[in-house]
Amino acid sequence: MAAVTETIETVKKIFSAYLEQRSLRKTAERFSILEEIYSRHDQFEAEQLYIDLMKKEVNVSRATVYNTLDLLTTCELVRKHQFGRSQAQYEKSYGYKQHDHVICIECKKVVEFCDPRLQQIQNMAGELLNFEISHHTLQFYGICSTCNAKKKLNN
Amino acid sequence: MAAVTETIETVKKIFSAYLEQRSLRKTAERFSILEEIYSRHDQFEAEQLYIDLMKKEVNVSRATVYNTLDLLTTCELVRKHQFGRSQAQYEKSYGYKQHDHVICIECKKVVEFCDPRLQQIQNMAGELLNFEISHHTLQFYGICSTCNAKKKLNN
DNA sequence: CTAGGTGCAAATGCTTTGCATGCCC
DNA sequence: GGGCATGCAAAGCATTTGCACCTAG
Repeated sequence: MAAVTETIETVKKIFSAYLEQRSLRKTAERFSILEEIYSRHDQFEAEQLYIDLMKKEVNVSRATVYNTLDLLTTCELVRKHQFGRSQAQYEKSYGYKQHDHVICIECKKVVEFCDPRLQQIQNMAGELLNFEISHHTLQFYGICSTCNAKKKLNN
Repeated sequence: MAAVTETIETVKKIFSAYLEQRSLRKTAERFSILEEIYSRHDQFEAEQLYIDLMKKEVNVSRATVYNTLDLLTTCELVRKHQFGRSQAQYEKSYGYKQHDHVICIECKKVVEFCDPRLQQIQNMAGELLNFEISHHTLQFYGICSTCNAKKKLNN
């Protein structure tokens, strides 16, 4: 618990410094949203975040949620993913190691994994193509064991 | 030129077999769309495809374009990418080696590259997490040399 | 013949925007 | 106190859907 509180304090400071540096305002809304995100443990959608803030009687508008998510993405406290066609998925990123996703095309379940070799590929691609690469997203798509078992039953 | 014609004939056969197998109809519209896609050399958006078909006086509706793109994606003659937030990007995939993308976050330019090590990572992730992985998408984001040069000039 | 496909336009749903009000610096 | 931020509702925009008509099998 102490560790979580500590993390929240740290990210608030980071966000605060970022806002200052860009001469943006430190509004209560922005910090409420940041707090809500870092008290979560899952990936989430903008709309769900908005609903949960409403439930907690934190009054912010959808517009502010989207605006703040953008800011947080820019200062790398939040990562944004566009997996399927519909809503974007967000997740906190501070103190959370870089990882990638394996997604089940049947049940849409998302599992995280990590492979250090990707870093090498990233460095090489950057050098080769003369890009200053800052980040990547990698998704593997397939069928999870549960759905695979169900499929075999149906045949 | 002969090679291109040949490719078009081949993919038509593949699509035809796919439709047959799933008891779907072989309509003129579906083949017109397939033909247009394989006569292109670039990545494209659904809307652009629709506009270009209109220009060539191939009368199909947007609905049919989207429907057919879905079919072609399912039978793996087309790959669909969701890079940014907005429109999905499509590209033909037959006879076109698996590759990934490096995207400039400034000018949005997309460059292709390929690294065989990714296949190994894919295999490993699948084994580790008990997924039957069918495909992946990997994007690197960064700043291209052109934009980087511009940036330095402005400072 | 008939179920699936098409075209059209309207609907959907996520996200953004315009504008009046509020409040941080 | 000046201007950026917010809230609200309306607009945008890519994509999907409903429905009447059409056509491949």
